[in-house]
This record gives sequence, structure tokens and C-alpha cells, in this order.
Amino acid sequence: MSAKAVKLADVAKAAGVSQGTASNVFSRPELVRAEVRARVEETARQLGYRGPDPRGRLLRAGKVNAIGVVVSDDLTYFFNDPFNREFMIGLASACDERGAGVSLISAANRATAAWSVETALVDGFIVQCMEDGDRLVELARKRGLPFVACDIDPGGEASSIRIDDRGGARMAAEHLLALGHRRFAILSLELRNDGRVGLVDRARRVSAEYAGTRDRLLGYGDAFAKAGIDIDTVAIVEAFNDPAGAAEGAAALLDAARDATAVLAMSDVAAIALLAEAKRRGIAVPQQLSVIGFDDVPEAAASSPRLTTIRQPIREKGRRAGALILAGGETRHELLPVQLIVRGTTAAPFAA
Amino acid sequence: MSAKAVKLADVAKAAGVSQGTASNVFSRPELVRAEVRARVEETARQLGYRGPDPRGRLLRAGKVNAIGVVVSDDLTYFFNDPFNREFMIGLASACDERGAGVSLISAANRATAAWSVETALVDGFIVQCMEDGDRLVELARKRGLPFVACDIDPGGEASSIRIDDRGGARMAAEHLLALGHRRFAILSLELRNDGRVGLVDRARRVSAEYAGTRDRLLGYGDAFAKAGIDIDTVAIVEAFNDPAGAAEGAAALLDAARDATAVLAMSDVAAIALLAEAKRRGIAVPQQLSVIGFDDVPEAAASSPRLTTIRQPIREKGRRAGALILAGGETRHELLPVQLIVRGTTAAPFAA
DNA sequence: CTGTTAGCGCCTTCAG
DNA sequence: CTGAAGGCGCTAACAG
Repeated sequence: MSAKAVKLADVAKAAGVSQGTASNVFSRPELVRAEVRARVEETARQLGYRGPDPRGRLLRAGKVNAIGVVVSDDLTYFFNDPFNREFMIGLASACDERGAGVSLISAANRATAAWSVETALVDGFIVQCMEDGDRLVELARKRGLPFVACDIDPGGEASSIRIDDRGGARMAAEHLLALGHRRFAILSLELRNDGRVGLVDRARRVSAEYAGTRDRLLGYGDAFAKAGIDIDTVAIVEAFNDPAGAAEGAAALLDAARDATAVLAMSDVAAIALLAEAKRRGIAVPQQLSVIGFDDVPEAAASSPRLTTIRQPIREKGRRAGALILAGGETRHELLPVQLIVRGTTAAPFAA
Repeated sequence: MSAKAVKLADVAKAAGVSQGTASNVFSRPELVRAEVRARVEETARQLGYRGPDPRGRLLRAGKVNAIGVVVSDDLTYFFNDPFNREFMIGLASACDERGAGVSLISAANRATAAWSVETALVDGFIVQCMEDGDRLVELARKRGLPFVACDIDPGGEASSIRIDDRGGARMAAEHLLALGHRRFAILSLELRNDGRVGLVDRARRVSAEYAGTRDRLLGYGDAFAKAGIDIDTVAIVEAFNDPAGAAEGAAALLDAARDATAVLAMSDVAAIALLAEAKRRGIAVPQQLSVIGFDDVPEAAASSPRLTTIRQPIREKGRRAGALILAGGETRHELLPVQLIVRGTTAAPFAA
């Protein structure tokens, strides 16, 4: 049909005006006399001009009006993972307010990840994942665009938004200690980016690289120490933070720590998987086993029994991350508070 | 710090090569002798060159490598609505395979919607919503980019992906009729874009504008007619398809149709809200009331009792929509099949 | 292999 | 209010 897209210059020539005037007709109509404007609009219509091409404008203006969100998983992760979903809702609301768009960028494929980040048309990045965070942060930084790192320490001069992981973990453990528990088990997030899962020994524990995981372990340890419990005596199982990985980890943990009366899970996804595994084994929660999660995703309030957990302001995180970028990317480090939410999965131990 | 971004030309000059060669160093390194390449890369580093700017490349090449998804709600809708979440997972998987990105575009704000669509940097659009679909389709069409409409009839020469709404609805009604039900009520999606909800009379029913809603009503009617039931005798309540709106609609429907033994809900979200309202009123499902949904979102299999529904291939829809755009936007109209999924919310009527 | 050149489509001075 | 001209940053085509 259309051999070649008609462009602004074509319209200008056909209408007998200069290109500058034609440009004004579309972008700043108030600067053009009504009759000229009408004539230009009419010729544009006849020629089938589709309006100013954003690409040309972009090159000139520089502002894309979109935020890129980088994760190290598939794009499907954005919609599957409850935590990320909440985060994106917060981010999306910040973008909505400012009329900005959101671009989803996956860095799952290591071969193409760099290219994706290098070529993404965005005004700034949000790196929202821990796995492989360093590499992504590095790529984003290289673009020279503002970016904010969530839940990881970006080092150098980049913004970050984190929560009080250590304090939250301590609160979780203290809650269980106050209920009278003394024999614990920990269902942990990944400690470092090597794909290993399963039982964690001391050497591995202290080798933790992911800041969030490390800090939560430290927080549990703080509480244990105050109660005279050696964290080296508590079973720790490391698991991937998706339903399948968590289910596997839950099974391994229940096998490894048969005498534990309480489990500290580092995410609600993990805790919910553990709840399912406990039910499968006929272990009554909270009567025979207390379980506490972390995050307070919406699913936590809907589980059965309803999950006791540490709430972090997930949506608020997203909002702030978006606002930080949209505001121009001034470097800031924010630490958001956490809060203990007691529901139905924790109680005093059966044989206290 | 950096007064002005350093660009390719600067690097080229500083390294004493032509701009073309410098370009090759970054985009097609194999064309450049190793020693020259090293020299250029070194100067680039010293100058703090951040790599080729995607904007310049974009203008030249024209391809953005991203798909825009337009909805008429907030961006938060993408992550909140179960149906859309599933759709996006399918779309995302198609994009992942081809290394394309996804841009989320909201047209909730009528004032800025046009601008958003006109300036979005994408290779094509997917319009995935019924509300205000026409206007969005029009905007997208104007851009002259490939686009595919989901669940709405775009008219003219644009692709569409739809499901057999009428057939699915008929199957739902026939299932209930086969169980022995004769007194029905319908919890309907919106009929047209005027914000009205509540009881639907005949005049309003036949005024349905949204193709999906209209066809589902027709499908129910087909089955009713065959059983000798006049659809004008069945209570129909129109409700917004979000948890709050559906809850309201569910309450109105149960008030209006106290003698109904079965409810046909046009979405699972609506059906699940109805389940909740029935429980609140002490109405046992399926003993006192049968409920059937539409869509088969993941939540349908997790409700209690588990929801009988009409399954449509939501993810497949997303996949195909994405594939259609990525393949270049050849005009096609696809009609996907639906399927009855019998679970626990339908049974023979109590007093048959 | 490397250098030169000509735009991609638009917007924004700067004169008139 | 309008016209002319330059350049945003890059790459492809072609000539050496």
C-alpha cells in the first residue's frame, strides 16, 4: 500500500510551508495561524501522514519517558512471582502518576542480557533481583543512566532501596523464642550465585554473598545468640525461591530437622511451600510446628492457617524506586522498616 | 562530572580513526583489525564513552524490538488482574524466545492516552481490553504499526485473537441444564462503556456493545432457548470485573434472584466473588446453589469449592498475540477453542 | 580492512 | 508568525 512512510518534510512541501511550520502544527499548534494549520492538517490527512515519528523526536529530545526494570529471570517472572508482582504494582502506580511507561527487561539469557540492557530505550533502570545482581548493576551503570538497585548493595554511586533485613529476621526469631521455642530450622534463600541448594554447613553459611540472605541469617543469629543458642546447631536448607524449589527445600528441611519445633522461612513463598509439605506429612501447624515467613505477600494472608510473617513495604519499595528514577536519579540510599505480623502459624511449642 | 556525553565521533577523532571504523568497533568488531580495535576501545574507556547510544541506532534502523501492550486501566491492572497476568505470561514467553522486550502502556487517563500510544517506542501494539477498545484500536491503527486486538473486533485490516465466546457460554448453560437446573441467574461483565452496573433489563441487554459480553449472553440464550427458557425471565446483573465490583454485583444478584438454583458468571473473578458472597449468606455451594465461571484462571482451581468453569487458553492467546507482532504483523484472525472444566461448584439442584 | 559521506525524522534556534 | 539551516548519534554504502 504505502511504498514509503510519508514524513514531515513531505507534508510541509505538499502544503507549501516550511518544515519548521509543519512541525509546529503537530507539536505546538498554538504557534501557527489557524488557516495554515488547517491546510497542513488537511494535506497530512490526504497524504496519510501518521503524525510525528517518536524516533525522530526521541533523538532530538533525549527523553524516553519510560523506566526499565531488569530481572535476571524470564519475563514471566514479573507476573508469576508474588513478591515481584507487588513490587511492580507499586512501581506502576508511581509511573501512572507521572505518565511514564514501564519496560520489562529480562537478563535471563546471559548471552543477550548485555545487549538487552545496552539497547533498552529507557530513562533509567531498576534492578530488582539478587541473582546476578552485580553483573546487571554493572551493565546498567555503564549505560550512564540513573538506576536504583533494590535489595542489593550496588556499591559506588548508585541509589538503592533496601529493607532492614537483619532487624526483621531478628524480630522473627525473637517472636518464636518468646513463644518458648528452642529448636529451630531455617529455610533459606540462596546464599550465592552458584546454583547450589540443600543443607548448609558452617563454611557455606559464612560464605553468603547475597546481602539480603546474609543479613537475615545474621538477624536470626543475633536473636539466637541472645538466647544462648549456637546457630551452628540449627539446620539450614538453602532453596530456590519459587514454588518448586521451595517445595524441595521444605521436604529436605523437614527430613533434616525432625526435632525442630519452629521453622524460620526467609520468604513467604518458601513458608507456604513448607506449610504444604507439613500438611502432606500430617504435621499440624502451629500445634506441632510453628512457621514464620518473610515479606507478607498477599498470599500470606490467604494461606491456611494464615501465615505469621515479617512484613516489608513491597509496594512502597516499588513506588519509591520509580519515583527516584523519574525524579532524575539523584543518588539516595533508603532503608525501609519491617514489622512483625502475627497470624495463625506460630504458637507455643507442643512440648515446651 | 561529565559536562557533555561523549559520543562516537569524539572517540573516533581521539583515536585517530574514522567514525565508521569506530562504529564497527562496537557493532561489528570482527571487521576491525585487532590492534585498531584495541586502540579505539582504550580511548573510549579513557574518554568514558558509554557505548553506542540506542537512540541514534534506533533512528537509523527503525526497529525497536519491543511490543507495546495497551490497556485501558492503570498499569497496576497488569499485575492485579489474574486473567491479564496469565495473558502477559504467555506474551512474555513469546517475547523471551525472540529476545524482545515488553512495554506496558496505560490508557487510563483519557487526556494522555493518545499521547502515550502515539509516542510509545514499540514495533507493534497489542490491545488487550474491551473497555474503550475502539478508541485504542483507532489510536494504534493510526500509528501505522502492526497491532493485534484481543477479545475485541478491531474491524478493518487488523489482526485479532478471540475465543469462541458464544460456544463457551452455551456449554456452560448446557452443563447446568443437563444437571437439571431450570432457574438461572447471570453475573455479567459490562455490556457497554458507560459505567452502569446493576440489574439489566431487556433494552439494556440487547444494547450490548462489548463483543465478548454480547456473545456470551447469546450463548447462554442459545442453550436456554433450546430448553424452552425465556432469557428475559432470568435475572442479569452487570458488574465491573474486579474483586470489589464483582462482590457488589454478586450481592445484588443474590438479592434479585432468590429462587435461582444456578448462577452463570462471565468470569472467574466474578464467580469467585459470588462464592464468597454465598458463603457469607450461608448458602451452600453446590448443594443449594451451583456456580460456573468463565476463563479458568489459576485461582479457579484453588477456590473452595474448586470452581467449575469454561477454560480458555489464556497464555496461548498471549503467545500468539506476541508471535503475530514479532512476525511482522500479517493480518490474521484467530479463534481459539474453549472447554468445559467440571469441578466442585456445580451439582444437581437441591429440589430438582 | 579503513575512510568518506549521506542520511534516518525531527525539532529548535535564529533571522526575517 | 514563517523560513532556512544545523544537528541529535549512529550506521550503511561505497570507494579506496
